[in-house]
Amino acid sequence: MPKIVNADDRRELVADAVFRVVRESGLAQASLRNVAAEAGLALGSVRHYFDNQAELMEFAFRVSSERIHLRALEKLEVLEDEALPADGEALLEKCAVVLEELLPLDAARSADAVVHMEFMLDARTNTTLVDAAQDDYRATGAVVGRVVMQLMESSLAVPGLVPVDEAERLIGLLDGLSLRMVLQPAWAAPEQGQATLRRHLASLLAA
Amino acid sequence: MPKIVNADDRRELVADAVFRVVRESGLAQASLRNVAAEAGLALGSVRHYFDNQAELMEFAFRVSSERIHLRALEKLEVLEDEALPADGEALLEKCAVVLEELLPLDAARSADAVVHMEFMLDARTNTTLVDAAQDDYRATGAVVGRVVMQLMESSLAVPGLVPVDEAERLIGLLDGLSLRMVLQPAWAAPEQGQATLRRHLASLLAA
DNA sequence: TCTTTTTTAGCACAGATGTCTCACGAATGC
DNA sequence: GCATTCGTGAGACATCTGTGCTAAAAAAGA
Repeated sequence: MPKIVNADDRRELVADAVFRVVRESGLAQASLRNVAAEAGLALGSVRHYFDNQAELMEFAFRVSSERIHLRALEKLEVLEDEALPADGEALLEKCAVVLEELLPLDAARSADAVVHMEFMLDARTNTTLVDAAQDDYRATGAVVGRVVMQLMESSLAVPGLVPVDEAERLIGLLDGLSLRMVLQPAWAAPEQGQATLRRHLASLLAA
Repeated sequence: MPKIVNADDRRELVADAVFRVVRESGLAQASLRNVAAEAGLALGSVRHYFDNQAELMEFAFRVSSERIHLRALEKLEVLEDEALPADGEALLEKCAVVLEELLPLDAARSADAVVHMEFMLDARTNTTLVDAAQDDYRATGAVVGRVVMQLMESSLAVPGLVPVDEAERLIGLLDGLSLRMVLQPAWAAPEQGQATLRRHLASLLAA
């Protein structure tokens, strides 16, 4: 039989090349040739693992989305498994740790956030990406929703808050912060975004 | 002398064609040929008014940005000129009206927001757009900052709030809401965004 | 009417892109 | 050793892009 190359590994390797190109030069530059060169492969090799460019892009999008949400889900399970802290500051800290996985706070998360943003915007007019975008929306909604639930279940939350409404507001804030930090890193530093998130969470808890 | 065509009008007409193409098919499809076809002009005509594609794009970006901020500034001056309402609800309403100009609440504002978003993201890797993006950032920062000032100057605001911090949080929320409403209009309806904004403003005012 | 200058239109070139096809290479099982 | 099968690479084609250059058309002044 022929040469053995783990196809799944190869596909992820190509996806990583897509990420680097998008991060450096934007999604518009993520042509098959540029991606192949970045991956150190020939054009024919890339096309051997992906029939279309569309298939490659959707795959890369899904990998990027999963990478972000899996990270957040890991932290989330820690939060949900342990007993809820009775202390407000401790609860805030635990929730912030989960949500911070969605923000571009370091190089790795920033790279993911950039790629994520470009794909989401592209999915608006690229019909081959709409399904992946829907799944992404559901995933972030689930993560943020579960964090809000933890906040609300504690007796520390400001009374009268509506969970769905606060989830909506929190998702908006996270998306906006992420966007600003990605587009204007000089004006929106990581510590600033981190602080803004925590201030917002603090405003949801009764003093 | 020759045929009279107001050059500035023509440039804005072409810019409008850019907006329609971007709105329908994304910035990547805004080639000179597509834009010319959308404007009902020949390729050579478009190139007569813009030397480069880069020049056309920067012009369109600036027109889009100005259009949004001028609308908000109009409402803002009304707010600043009149006496501050002593009533919390009235103050909230006046501030909301200004900030709502930055959200895609109707077809016109949605079109502007889409174009704005695409250009901002493109400016990350397109060096010919970074200056325009900087100016845009300053403009929104000024509008939101002045609204926050109005809120803080009233005696109705929650004590202890830091204006700069609240402006940062508010800008983040606005950007995030805008992004969500643009990308997922089915899940983020105008009334919802409007309500979320007002809820946030309400949380800044003491009950 | 003729001239001048703007506006419009078109052709042509080099470069890039997605896709198709085919040939070479390499590793595994017989 | 050899054939089979996957992996790799390269060439070619049609299409689209920005841009440079040239020529026609149109309108206003003389």
